[in-house]
Amino acid sequence: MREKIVLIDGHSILNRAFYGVPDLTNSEGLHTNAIYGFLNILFKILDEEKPEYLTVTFDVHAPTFRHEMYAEYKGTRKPMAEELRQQVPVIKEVLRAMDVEIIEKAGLEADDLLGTISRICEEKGMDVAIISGDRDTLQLATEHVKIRIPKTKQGRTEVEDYYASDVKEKYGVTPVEFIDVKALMGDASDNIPGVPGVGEKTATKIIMEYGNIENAYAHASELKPPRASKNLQEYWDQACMSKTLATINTHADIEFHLEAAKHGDPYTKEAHDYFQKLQFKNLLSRFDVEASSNKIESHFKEINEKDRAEKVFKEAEKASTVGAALTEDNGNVLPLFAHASGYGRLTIAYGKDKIYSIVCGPDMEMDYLFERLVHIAENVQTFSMFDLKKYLPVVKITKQENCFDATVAAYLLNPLKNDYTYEDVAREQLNLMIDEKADPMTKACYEAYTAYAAAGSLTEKMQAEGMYHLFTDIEMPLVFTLFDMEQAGIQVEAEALKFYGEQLGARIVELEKEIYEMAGETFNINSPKQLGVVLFDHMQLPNGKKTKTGYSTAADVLDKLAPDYPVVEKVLEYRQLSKLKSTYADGLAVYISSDGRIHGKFNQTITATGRISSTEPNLQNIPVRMELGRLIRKVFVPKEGCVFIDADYSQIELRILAHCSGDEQLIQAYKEARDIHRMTASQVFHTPFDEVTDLQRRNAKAVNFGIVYGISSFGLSQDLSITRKEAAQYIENYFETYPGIKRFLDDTVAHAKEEGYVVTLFGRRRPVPELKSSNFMQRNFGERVAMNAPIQGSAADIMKIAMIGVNKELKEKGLKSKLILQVHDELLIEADKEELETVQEILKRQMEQAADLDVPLIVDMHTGENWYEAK
DNA sequence: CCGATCACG
DNA sequence: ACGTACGTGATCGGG
Repeated sequence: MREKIVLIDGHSILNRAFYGVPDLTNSEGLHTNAIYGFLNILFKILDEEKPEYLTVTFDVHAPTFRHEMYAEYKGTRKPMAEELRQQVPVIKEVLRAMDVEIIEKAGLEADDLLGTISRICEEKGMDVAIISGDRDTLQLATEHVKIRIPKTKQGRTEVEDYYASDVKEKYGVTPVEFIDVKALMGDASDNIPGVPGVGEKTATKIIMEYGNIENAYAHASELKPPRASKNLQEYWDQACMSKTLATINTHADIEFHLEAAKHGDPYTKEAHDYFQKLQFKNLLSRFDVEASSNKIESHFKEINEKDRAEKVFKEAEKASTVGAALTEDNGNVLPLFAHASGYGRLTIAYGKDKIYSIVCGPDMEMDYLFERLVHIAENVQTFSMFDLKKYLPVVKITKQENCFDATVAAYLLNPLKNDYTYEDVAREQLNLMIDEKADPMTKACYEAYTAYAAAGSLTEKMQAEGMYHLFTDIEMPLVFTLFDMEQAGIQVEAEALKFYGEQLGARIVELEKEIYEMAGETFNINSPKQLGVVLFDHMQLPNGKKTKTGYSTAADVLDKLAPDYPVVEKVLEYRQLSKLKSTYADGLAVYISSDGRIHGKFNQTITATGRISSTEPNLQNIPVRMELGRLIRKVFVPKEGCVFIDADYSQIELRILAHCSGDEQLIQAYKEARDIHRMTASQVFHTPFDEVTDLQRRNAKAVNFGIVYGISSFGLSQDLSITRKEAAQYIENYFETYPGIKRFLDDTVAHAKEEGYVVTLFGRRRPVPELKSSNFMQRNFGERVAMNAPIQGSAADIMKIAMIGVNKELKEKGLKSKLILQVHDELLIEADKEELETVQEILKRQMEQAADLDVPLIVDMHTGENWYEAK
């Protein structure tokens, strides 16, 4: 059997991966997409070829290199994108860690390295596979040298293979002739001029007939298109030079030692560490899982007998830290005695060799196991679980101080992730790989063990980053507050909701008819695509913006057309009504439980800024701005004997901005309870306070909002329908009025650029990796995020403190009233009528005293028989 | 499963 | 010249 070597064109593949794989960054903000794509291709090739030898070549004439596939320019070279450049040294380090030989030699093209090594190996009687994204390498194909060109097609990599015969088949010429074709046609991206007037078609035809340019030149007078004939003679020197440029040197002066390229086991400890750091979860699974985790797995024990379980419980109660996992048992063990909740197995860990998975059974029902778990939780120092709130309905812990939610901790350390699985935490904190295909018991043991073992390092990291108080004093108590709110739910009048939906439905049918009539055809009005075609093609309305997929039919576009085209007005009304019906009337109805209430979820680990999010259903976006939508709030009612109290912070974000920036003007204004928007208008538009018009005040309000969002003249101009220039002038005037704010925002961005993150008043961090981007737009986005996150995040912190305080005081005083909703700056309480005044006082005090700022925090409160009235 | 749209703060 | 406001979630249509 012939031995085989795989030769990889490093820069070419890295480049291809960079453009083929969507942008990825690890939590340190390092771009990793090219490295990831490169390694995927590498592993795919290794799996297929199983070669004895492997070498990766890099050419070293940074900052540019010759074969840049995606350079869409002529002559000049675009410098390598920063996001790609930073990945080059990393991939080299990763390859070295994998014991892969790298060959690079200053002044030599990667092609010349590949060509030379390929020739040497073929002469030794080996098979060669060259992996490159560059078709120039096709000239190297022979009977034993295969050129492999990876293509990314919809996320999947497919590889095109070329032996000499395949080149001939596809291009009509042999690999050697391929050089001459290129000499004639030229290549802009390689600075090969070629012969003017000769393109791919002509060049191929000439070479197919004459074999090379020399022979073609000898028969120049016979060449078919007269233009080619004339130009080949006229530009003969240029053709010869092109051929030299196009020819890969297979006798370059390099040292190549086959033994050094010997391909061994790439799954080294060092490589594992790199993959970990780069957060390549999928690729990590290629490493030998057994080796790293066998030790721990050997301590996993399943328990089915009550006396053994009892021993474990007794021992666990005395431990300082206990991790636990509650799981449904999807194995074939025994789901027979599973609880109504679905749980059938309790797994606890309190040491490296103390990991027990207890299965419920006839003499150990889940309810009993839950009780024992509560007892443990309340007797140890630290009781750790992932997503604790989820289990509180069955694990009825009252002593909150011991609890540690590892999901929440992981979220605080990096709030940008989509999820916080125990697998991720195990990998990041404990260097542990978990086999995806493991059985339910093994997984449960890992989950419990990770909860146990990661609590320490998560705590250390939170302390190191100044977030431990945020965790213990705000986030952990909040877990229980949110749980109480979910349990409480909110009562909804199903009948009224249904009626509301029917009213909407009737009007929608009418509108549908009218629109079809005006359009002269029927179509799906809910399809932006179809709507765009009908309005802008068939009806010839003047079209403005476009989206990637067609015409934009967004509300701001249609708004401009509505005055002139009645059909557009109908469409807008239709849109509004169908949104109300589908999302709110019909959408909410399915969430009403048998107790007549909706128990939505409040999520604590979703947002990048620290806000809470609401799902299933989203109760934080119930209509309020438009009257018709606002009416929905009438179906949200307090239970018998109760009223709603709705309390919202007045301009909390602007107040935080005043506090953080220390701007004297703004602070003074808030202390004197002035009308901030009016005052801003007066200053920005140079108008006496009492003469500010409504329009001026509205505009100033928009500027204030813009400041909080991380202002840009474009954004403001869009919002106010004014020119960018005018918007820029507003902003300039604003910053002149409030110099402290300008300074604060600049400092915040500078800090973010320096440190890579911004911080809220209570220590919450948000990383801003976009600031390192070479992309203008991304960087701008990063700057706005840096300005907004501390403000939005601090407001979230303060509201969380208030919620915990309100909930706690209501419970401690034995009141029946309950906190039931949070809408970012607003709390809704279902208050017992007897307790109304007490609760109002508690609510106002807890909210206004939640933080001690340089400006007062003011709360507006309303009561009502439903949410519509209370708001 | 993604993009467009639109509801909220 | 670039192409944008910050943060969410649900629904729909269309691949």
